[in-house]
Amino acid sequence: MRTVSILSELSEEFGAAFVALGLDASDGEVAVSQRPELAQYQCNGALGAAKRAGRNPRELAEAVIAGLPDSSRFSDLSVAGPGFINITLADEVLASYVETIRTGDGVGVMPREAPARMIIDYGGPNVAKELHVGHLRPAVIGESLKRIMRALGNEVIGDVHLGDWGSPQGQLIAELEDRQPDLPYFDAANVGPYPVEPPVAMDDFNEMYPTASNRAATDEEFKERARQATAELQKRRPGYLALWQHFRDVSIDAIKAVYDELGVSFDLWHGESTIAELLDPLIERVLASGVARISEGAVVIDVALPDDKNEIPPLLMAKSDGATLYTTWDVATIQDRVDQFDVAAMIYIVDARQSLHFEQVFRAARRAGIVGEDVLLEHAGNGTVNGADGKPLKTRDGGTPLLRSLIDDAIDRAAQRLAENDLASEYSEEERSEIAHLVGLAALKYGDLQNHRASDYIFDLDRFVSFEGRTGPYLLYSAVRMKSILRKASEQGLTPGVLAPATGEFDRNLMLALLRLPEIVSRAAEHRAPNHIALYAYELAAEFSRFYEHCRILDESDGSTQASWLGLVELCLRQVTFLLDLLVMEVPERM
RNA sequence: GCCCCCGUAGCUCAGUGGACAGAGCAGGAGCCUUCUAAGCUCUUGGCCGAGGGUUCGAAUCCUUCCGGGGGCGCCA
Repeated sequence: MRTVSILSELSEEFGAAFVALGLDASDGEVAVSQRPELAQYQCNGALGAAKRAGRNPRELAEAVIAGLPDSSRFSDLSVAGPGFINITLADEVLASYVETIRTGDGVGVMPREAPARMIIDYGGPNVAKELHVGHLRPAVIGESLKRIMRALGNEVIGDVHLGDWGSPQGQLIAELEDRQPDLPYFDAANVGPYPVEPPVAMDDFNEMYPTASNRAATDEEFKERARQATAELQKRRPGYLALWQHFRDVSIDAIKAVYDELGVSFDLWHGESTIAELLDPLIERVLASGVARISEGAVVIDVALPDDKNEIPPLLMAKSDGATLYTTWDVATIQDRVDQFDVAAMIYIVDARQSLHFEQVFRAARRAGIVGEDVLLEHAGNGTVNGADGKPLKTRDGGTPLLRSLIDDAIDRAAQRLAENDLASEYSEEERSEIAHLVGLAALKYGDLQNHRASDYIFDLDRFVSFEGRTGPYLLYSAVRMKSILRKASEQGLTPGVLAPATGEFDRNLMLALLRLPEIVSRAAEHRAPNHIALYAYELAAEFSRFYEHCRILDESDGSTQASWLGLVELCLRQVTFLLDLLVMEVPERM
């Protein structure tokens, strides 16, 4: 279909009028009016252009209006204040724009940039560790961003990027050797084959992991053995490698189950180990080329630049004992992605506190010639999930809440609310449970995504699961009402039809709201900020609710008005469903 | 010490250099013989941390200060 963006069409037209006056096309940019009571759209370019051209802004604005090809399409076109151009479309024109979208098969999204292939890195879980609250934001923001980028025509590869090659692995190996020394993996003389069945389950890790990391912190002898085990694993000692493979498989099953429930998926289950064989050659190369140097026995790359206003410390490529670190892996991963996927961009949805690390890694990768300036490297950092005290969320006993339990709590709370309010009580047990599931997850995800990516936010499940106000449940409820009315209409033999000019403020406002979608999606992509979608989805749903309350669709006696309104509902449902999908939320059939 | 992020309504948070700064919640007043009230309507509430500067125009850009959070080579 021909995708429609009213703003880009108006901007083009106004731009041409500015150009005809010897000014810049960019002066013609039209935006949604900030004063809806005055106009639907506005163009402010005359102010800046007048200043540059040494002309009177109001006169210039008048000249721009006079230069437009067809003013009959506007019900109002006037200069206001110091030189704002206020624009209001004729109702026939407005309706025909919306009708174009309705009769098309899309939602009016217009890609503005050339589509590109990119990798989004938004997982970061560690092997042998359950997902916890810290994984929530990268998961939902990353998944949402992936969907947004894809909606704009980009080819996006999502990578979970497991933490699977560091010292915790060695600690676990050492811990298990203490517990079960007779396992074949620990016999250096035994080079396989090894048992197919894993010697541990996820539940074992939950106890073993903290124990091992505690011992490594307090017991020097254990720490040294763990360090050696890590080094030997990284040198691919067969028994350790086989054992590590079990750790990885068991963990991935458990991790995937949680991501699945959240609706988060990855194209690649790569990890630090994926690039293990690239490390030695990489280190040799940077040393040979002089990019790296030896400092206190370690291999470092200087990444400070002469015009830095702050001091960026050198990046550590290898420890003095020869072992590699996460900085090394991240540099090597960039090389791997360049080699394997030929991407134009790598976007990292990772805790904002890692910003210095990524700055160092990106600079090192560029300095080492691993990646050219034509490839975008971006750390789109996420904020943290905090408790009511403004500090990172903790369980009552001070531990780190598991993602699994946050999800379960949200679903339980949703089910509880349904019961309290006697909602969905006439539905089957199974359907009620399904509704609670969707509502709980929507509450959790909307609670997160309505906040800007980089902001920390206070986790308040009661507020998120509330059935009132700007919440996930409200959005689902609005969409369900749209479905319900279309179902009822269909039962009565009524079908959506051609959009007629608005009959009043409510259907007009809904049409205007529907037309805002393309720029919202573009902006969300540009800023890597799904909250723009989240807020717009709410505004659209709220606009629908007002329309729904004030325009009695099924009672409408005028057949063409009724068909037009049904068409509006149909398109609105299509758009809201699309937006909710971008927010990783799913709408039930009824609630 | 150096650097990064943040100070916006009672609370939680939005806010692409443009007109009188917004939303949700909470507070106040209304609307269900129902296209699902998980809704709608009206309303109270702000020197956008403070001071300078740039600009025709600043919550937004620059700068200083105050307050909060975070980071800073052999963990990830």
